[in-house]
Amino acid sequence: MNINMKNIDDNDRNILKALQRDASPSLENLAAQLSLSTNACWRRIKRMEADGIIARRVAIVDPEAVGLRMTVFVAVRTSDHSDKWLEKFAAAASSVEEVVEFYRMAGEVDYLLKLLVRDVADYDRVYKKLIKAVPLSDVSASFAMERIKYETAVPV
Amino acid sequence: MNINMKNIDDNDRNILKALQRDASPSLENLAAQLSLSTNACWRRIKRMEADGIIARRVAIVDPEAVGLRMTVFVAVRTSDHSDKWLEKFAAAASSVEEVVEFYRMAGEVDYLLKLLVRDVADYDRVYKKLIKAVPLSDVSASFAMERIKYETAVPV
DNA sequence: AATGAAATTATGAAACA
DNA sequence: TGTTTCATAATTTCATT
Repeated sequence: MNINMKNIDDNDRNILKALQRDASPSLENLAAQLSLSTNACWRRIKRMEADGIIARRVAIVDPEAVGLRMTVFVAVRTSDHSDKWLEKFAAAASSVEEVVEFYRMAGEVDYLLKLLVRDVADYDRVYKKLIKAVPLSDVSASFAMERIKYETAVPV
Repeated sequence: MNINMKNIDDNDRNILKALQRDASPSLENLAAQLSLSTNACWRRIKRMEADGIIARRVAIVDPEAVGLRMTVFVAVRTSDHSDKWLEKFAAAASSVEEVVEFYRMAGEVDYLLKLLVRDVADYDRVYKKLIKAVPLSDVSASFAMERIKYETAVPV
């Protein structure tokens, strides 16, 4: 079992489900919905925040509404598997705000990046920014035509 | 230019940057930070909510903290490119809460799914649930070993 | 010790200048 | 557009079990 894993009960789970869907309703409303007292609910939320289960509260911006019409998945293969190289690559890629997700993978592909860009020209700009920071040889991009589902809620 | 795209100015952009990072501070705090009056700030936020730029406010749960240690990318190739098949597949995959993202792709792969699961056994369970709903022949899974960056904020 | 009711403080929403 | 007012919600305290 994961060292970071925290125990939560059904009430916690229900709170998380609700807050992951919509964090805007008042405590009173939320508590009433879940048949909890306002305070019980409040204390559970505070505990889960302290435990790092609830990492943060954010506003979700619709990418289309601000002209970000393209999601690109960039698969990177490298011959250099040293910690030093990864450190440099991780720092460079993470600092690029268009790189919204970044994973170290098992199997054929070594790293997978998810980019959010305006169009193909914008992708090219970000790509150049990336390879300028860290030389990359084996890079392949896959373009998403349509975002059918995007969910920040994790299954609890 | 995208039909859905809305015009925003620098103040809007600053508000979005801040709220995407952390939506918990009070209006007063946020406004002070950006050298705006509380009300100007409030009105801008309300407008952006009405325009669909700010889609919603949510709590972000740390997947590790609830035992979801594995991100899996599932690439699907299909021979059936009819609307009817896509409709069925989209409905089935979207209804699975472990499928957190789902894209229609250009190129070799037809669809890309991002799954959040506990472990390999859990992946197998979700995979079976998926192919039970819609028969899939050409499926390949890539496992993420480490999540280096995960950002809900889009570049504005 | 844990829980819920109630008082207090802070914040959001609206009217108005 | 900024200032003031009012309503609502978050937080703390306290009594009860």
